Amino acid sequence: MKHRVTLKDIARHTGVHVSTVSRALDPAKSTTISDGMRKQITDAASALGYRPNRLAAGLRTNRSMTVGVMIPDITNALFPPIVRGIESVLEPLGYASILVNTDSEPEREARLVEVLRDRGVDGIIHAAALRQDPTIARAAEAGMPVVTLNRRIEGAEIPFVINDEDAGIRLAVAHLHGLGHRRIAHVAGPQNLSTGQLRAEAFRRAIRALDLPADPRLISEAQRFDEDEGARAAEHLLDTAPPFTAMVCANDRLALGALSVLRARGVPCPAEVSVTGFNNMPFLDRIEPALTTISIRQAEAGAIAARRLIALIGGEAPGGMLETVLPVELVVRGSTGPCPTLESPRDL
Amino acid sequence: MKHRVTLKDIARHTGVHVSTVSRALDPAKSTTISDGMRKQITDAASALGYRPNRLAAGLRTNRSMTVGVMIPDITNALFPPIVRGIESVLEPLGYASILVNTDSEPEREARLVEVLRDRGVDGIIHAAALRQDPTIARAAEAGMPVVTLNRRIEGAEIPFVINDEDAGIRLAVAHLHGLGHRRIAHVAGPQNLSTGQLRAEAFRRAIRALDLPADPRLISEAQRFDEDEGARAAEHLLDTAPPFTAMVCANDRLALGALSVLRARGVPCPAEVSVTGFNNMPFLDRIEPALTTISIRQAEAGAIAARRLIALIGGEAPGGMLETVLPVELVVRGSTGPCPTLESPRDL
DNA sequence: TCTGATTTCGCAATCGTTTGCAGAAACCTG
DNA sequence: CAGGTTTCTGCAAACGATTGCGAAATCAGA
Repeated sequence: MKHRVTLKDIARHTGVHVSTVSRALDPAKSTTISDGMRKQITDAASALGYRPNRLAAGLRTNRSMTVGVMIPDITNALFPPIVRGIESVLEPLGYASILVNTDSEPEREARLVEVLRDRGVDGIIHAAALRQDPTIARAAEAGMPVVTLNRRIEGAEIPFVINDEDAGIRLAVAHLHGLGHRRIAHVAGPQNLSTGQLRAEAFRRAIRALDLPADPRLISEAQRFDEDEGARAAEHLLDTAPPFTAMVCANDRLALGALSVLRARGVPCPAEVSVTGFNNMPFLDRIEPALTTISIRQAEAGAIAARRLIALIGGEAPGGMLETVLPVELVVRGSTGPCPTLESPRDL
Repeated sequence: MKHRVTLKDIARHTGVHVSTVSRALDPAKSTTISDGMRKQITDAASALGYRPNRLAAGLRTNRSMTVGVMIPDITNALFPPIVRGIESVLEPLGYASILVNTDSEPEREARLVEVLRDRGVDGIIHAAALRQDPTIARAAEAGMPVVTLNRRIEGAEIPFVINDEDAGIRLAVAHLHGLGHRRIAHVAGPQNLSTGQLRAEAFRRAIRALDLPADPRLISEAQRFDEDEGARAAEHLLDTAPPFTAMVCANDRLALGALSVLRARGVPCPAEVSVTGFNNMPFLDRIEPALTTISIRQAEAGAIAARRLIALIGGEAPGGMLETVLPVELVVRGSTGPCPTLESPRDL
C-alpha cells in the first residue's frame, strides 16, 4: 500500500508551505494566491496525483460532504427510484450518501440516526414511513439539517416533499364513479404509516364529496403493505361488507393481494369487481388483469428532497418553503371497467 | 447547534487526561485501565451522552469503518436484495456503506472509485457488470480490499462471489429437453457484460452436451438487458432462425420482451413456443403466462461478499478462498410446456 | 527614499482521536 | 529494604486538512 500523497508532499515538492498549497487548491480561496504560484502548485498536485483526504478536511471544517439517506427498505420497489433521484443531485455536488434501512422499527431508526451523526453527516433525508418517530424530529431540533419524504412532521420546521395522496385517491374514486360504480370499497393500508392513513382519509373525503354510501364496513384495514394483508383485507370485505363493485386499494401490493382473492373466488375482474392500486410499481402492466393505479414521481421526489437539503446545509432557513406536493397521475389499465348492471349484482 | 461532547469534555469532568478516557472507552485497550477508573469514566461518558467522532478516529487510525458499494443501478430489481444482504452483515459490525451507481459506464466508475478512496473507505464491494473495467483491479492492486459480485477479475487476486450461471442455463435447457424440446433458441445478453457472456457460453455447452442442433442462427444477441432488446432479439429469431420450439433467455427482462413479441405475433406460449428467463425477479409469477426462470440467491451473495470483505480488511490474504459459487434453482411456471407435436410445427 | 497600502505567503493552532513512550506508584521477591 | 516488575496514567505527537493572524515582499505615490 503506497503512501497517499498529501498537501505536505506537494509543499515539499514545490518548496512552499502547506497552507499555501491548501489555499492554491481551493477554488474559493485562490484569489489570495498569485497566478504563478497557483499554477505551479496545481501542476505539482496533478503530477503527483493528489487527492484530498475528505476525512481530514471534514474534521477541520465540520463538513463531511456526506448525507444520510434513511429508507424503510430498499427492497421495496418504491424506494430505488427515490434513491437514484437523490443521488442524481447529490453526487454532482460532491456529496456521498450513506444508505440505511430502518425496517420501520423505531428503535432501529433511532440507532441509525446516531450512527449517521457519529459519521458526521451534513444532513439527513428521511423517507419516512411511520407517522410518529420522534428521533428524527429531535435530530432536526439539535441542528441537523433534515428533509423528509412522504411525511410532514408536526411542530418541527422540517421541509418535506410528499405526493398528492389526496388527489390520487380522488382520481381513482372519480374514475370508478365515472364508470358507473357507486358502492366502492377501500382496502386501507396500516394506519400507523402516514401513507396508509392519508389515503384512507382521502378515500372518505372522496366518497363524501360524491355523495356515495360511506359505510364503514366498506373499509378494511391491512396491517402491512403486502400481498398477504391485501388478500386478507379483501377477503374480509367480501365476507362481511355489503355488496360493492369496486375496490380502491391503498397501494399496489394490497391490490395484488386483492386480485388474487378475486381470482381464487372466481369473481371476475373487472367484470364484477374493479380494482385500483397506488404507486404504479414496475410490471403492473404485465399482470392479468393489468392494474389501474396512480403513478407517483419517485425520482423527482428524491431529487427535490436532495435540493432542499442542500439549501438547508447551505444555511438557508427551513421556514421559507416547507412543503412540496408532487402531482400524481391516474394510469388506467385493465383492472377497472364499467360497473356491472344492477340486475346481476355480485353474489355475496 | 449544541457543542458535541468529546473526549476532552469527559476528561475535564473526571479530572483525568484525555488519553486515559480514550483507553477506558476502548474495549480492547481497557485492560490497561483500572476498574475503578474505567467505571468512573464510562459513567461520565454515558451521563454526558458521549458519542465518538468517527471522522477523527478514522483520520488517526486510517480506518473509516465505511465500505463502498458499487452497483450498476439500484433501480434494477436485481440489486436491492444484494444491497440488503451486504448491509445485514456490515451494519451489525459497525460499518456503514456508501452506495454508488455506476450505470456501467467505465469513466463514471473510475471517478466513483476515486470518490470512495477520497472518503477513505476501508474496502469496496463491486457488483460488477462489465467484463472488463481495469479501474477496480487497479484499486485492488493499490492495496484497497475489494470483493466483486458476479464477476471474476483475471490476474488480480480479488475474491469474487458468483452464481452458478452454467448450472442455471443447464437446468433450463435440461428442463426443456425433458419436455421434449429439441430445437432450442437462445436470446443472449450483451456480450460485454459478464453474465451475458457466461450464460451464452453455458447455453452452447448445454446444447452440445445433449447433442442438440447447435445452429448459430438459433442465438440472437441483445444489446442491453431490457425488454425492448429482448423483443428485438426474439423478433430476429422468429424472422431468421430455423424453426424452434423454445427460447432460453439470458435474463427475465429479455424473456418479458420475448413474451410480448410472441403475443403480438399470435404465437401461443407455451403451446407453440416455451420461454425461460433468469434471475427470478419479483412478480414474475403474476404475469401471463407466469415465467419459468432460474432463481438466484441475491441476498446471500451480498452477505457472503460482505463477509469476505471484512476478512480482507482484517488483513487476511485474499489467496485463500477466492471463489464462491452460489447454487441456483429452476422455478417451473407456466411459460414452459411440452414440445408441440412435430406434425404441427410453428409456421415460419 | 520613505510611508502606507496591498498583495502573497508562512506560522501555528485546531478539529477529535489514537498510541508510543515514559514516569509514577504500587506490588513483589529475595 | 533494595531492586525489579507490574500496573496505571499522563504527555505529546501524530493523522491531513483549514484558517486567523501576522510578517515579508511588492508596489504606488509623494
